Amino acid sequence: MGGTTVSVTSPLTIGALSKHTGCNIETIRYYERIGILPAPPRTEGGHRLYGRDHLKRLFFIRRSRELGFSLEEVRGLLSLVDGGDYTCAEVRSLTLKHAGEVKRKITDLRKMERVLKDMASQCAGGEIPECPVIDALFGDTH
Amino acid sequence: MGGTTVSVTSPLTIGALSKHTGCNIETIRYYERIGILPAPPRTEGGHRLYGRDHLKRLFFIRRSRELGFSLEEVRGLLSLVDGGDYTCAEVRSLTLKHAGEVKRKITDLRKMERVLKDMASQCAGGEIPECPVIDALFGDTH
DNA sequence: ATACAACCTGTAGTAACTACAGAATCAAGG
DNA sequence: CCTTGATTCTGTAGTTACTACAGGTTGTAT
Repeated sequence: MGGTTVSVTSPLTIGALSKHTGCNIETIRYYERIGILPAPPRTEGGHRLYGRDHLKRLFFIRRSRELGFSLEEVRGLLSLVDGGDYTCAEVRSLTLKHAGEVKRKITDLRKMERVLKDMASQCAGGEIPECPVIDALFGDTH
Repeated sequence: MGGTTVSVTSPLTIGALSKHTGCNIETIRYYERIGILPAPPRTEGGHRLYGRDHLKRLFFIRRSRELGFSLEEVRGLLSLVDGGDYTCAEVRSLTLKHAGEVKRKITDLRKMERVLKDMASQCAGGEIPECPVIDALFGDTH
């Protein structure tokens, strides 16, 4: 599950890229179509050939999506990295805004992790836990 | 931005629920339609009236969605809580599976947080950072 | 009584995939 | 070389999770 091969020797076919990233083939082509993953070079016959940069970028996109960022947010993060035409102040404010959001997500995930673990350990004793879980998690007192 | 009112005195109209949770009205009705949020009682005229339990549940659903869980996953988590017809072993394995995923997400978010903060602080000095960010974040060495 | 906001039930549109269909290409074995 | 089966190609249509009307009804504040 993930990161099996130690080092990837370019170039990768779309199928290989799919296996390495866990992102399915049609999604990869979709990302190209909407311009979030650059179009790679092709073989004579028209098959796509990806390099290490594509691999990294796709990893980043997938992870970000799994963490609840929208494609537009991912696009924003990537354009920071790509050195879009931002002023320093803009970069700073954008990164801080995202960092704040990330921090909030971490906090929420920690709460969720704790409750899940408690549930599992209560359950380990053979009892089905009677859990006021949602209260503990995200009651309006939060 | 969240948690403004100290304590909510039931019942809430759909508009009030929307404001409290940040979830928009059509989404709330959508959740009812797909059966993830129970149908509330109504006024004579047919307007929905929500209680504290709905508020908590909706909070939970929204947070989970923002953290990248699918509605089906949320449904699964909720049915654990609702005391669906699970055996103890099933509850344990499901919660542990989710806990593992949560842990992974936290790890990834921490990486992202660190890089974003580094970027912002580099930038504070007046320089636009030259960042090999993706490498640091999710290079295939991960 | 009369506005006028908030709510109702539809239906249709958007974002982010996902799954074909039917044709072309590539890689391995004979 | 030639075949054969897996992989990829383009294009279109379906799915999930919302989001945005349209046109009508209800709630409430003067």
